[in-house]
Amino acid sequence: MRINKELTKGSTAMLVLSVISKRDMYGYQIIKVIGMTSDSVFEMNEGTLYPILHALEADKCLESYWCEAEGRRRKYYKITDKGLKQLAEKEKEWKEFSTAVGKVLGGVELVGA
Amino acid sequence: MRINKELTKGSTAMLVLSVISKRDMYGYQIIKVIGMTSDSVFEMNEGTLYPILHALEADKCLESYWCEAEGRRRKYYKITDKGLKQLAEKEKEWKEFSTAVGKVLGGVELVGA
DNA sequence: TGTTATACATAGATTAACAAGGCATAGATA
DNA sequence: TATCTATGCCTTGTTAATCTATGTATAACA
Repeated sequence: MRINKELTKGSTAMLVLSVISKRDMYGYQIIKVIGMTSDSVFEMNEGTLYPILHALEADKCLESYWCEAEGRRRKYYKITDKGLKQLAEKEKEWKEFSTAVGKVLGGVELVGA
Repeated sequence: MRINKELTKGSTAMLVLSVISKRDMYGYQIIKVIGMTSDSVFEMNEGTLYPILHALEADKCLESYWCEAEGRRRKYYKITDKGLKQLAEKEKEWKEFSTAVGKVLGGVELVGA
């Protein structure tokens, strides 16, 4: 990560759920997409992502299926209804958290969709 | 904490530096002030705060002095120049981080001072 | 042929925060 | 008087998210 990695704790699973909710994705791709959409602020390690994917699947928030393309085996993940609920909850928590940080720092506020 | 405590990792020291930068404070008071200004989103444990204060002091970001008032011994902390720099850096990091989360989630933006 | 990018995975180390405990005093309540 | 709550400091051991390091394998490229 380009920034203090400790800040990211607790938010990574939300980011993963969020990008998968937009379309099915495989692990390696998730790292690239999150890296690009965050302007390289998030540069996830594989050792961080794969355990998260496995845990989310074990928790029935994700389902997986294998695809073969361009001579490569890829394990795609698809979000479940439970995963969507989890995502909504985590996003709500994130807003509450970031708003509270803003209040303590003084004056910073979170707006928008 | 009222929210997922993992989210708070990495931001606690910034919050502590921030409130002390406004005026000198003692530990117990810091917990109360952060709790109130965050609308009870942050309910810090003493076991969390005191080690942070000791570490920030060892790192020359804070200085301490004892006061006696209302029959109580209180250890006040005062921010140093190095602490102010640290705070500014952490606030910058926080903005970068929360903005990046917003980008990945899609559409959420951080504004304000 | 060696290197880089892609693509999966796991084991062990690190570390921030927490839970739980200790010590002590003031004030309120029973 | 005794007990409880709030105040005020502190430390030890645990938990868990993430990282580092490593392993495997294939494709593309120099």
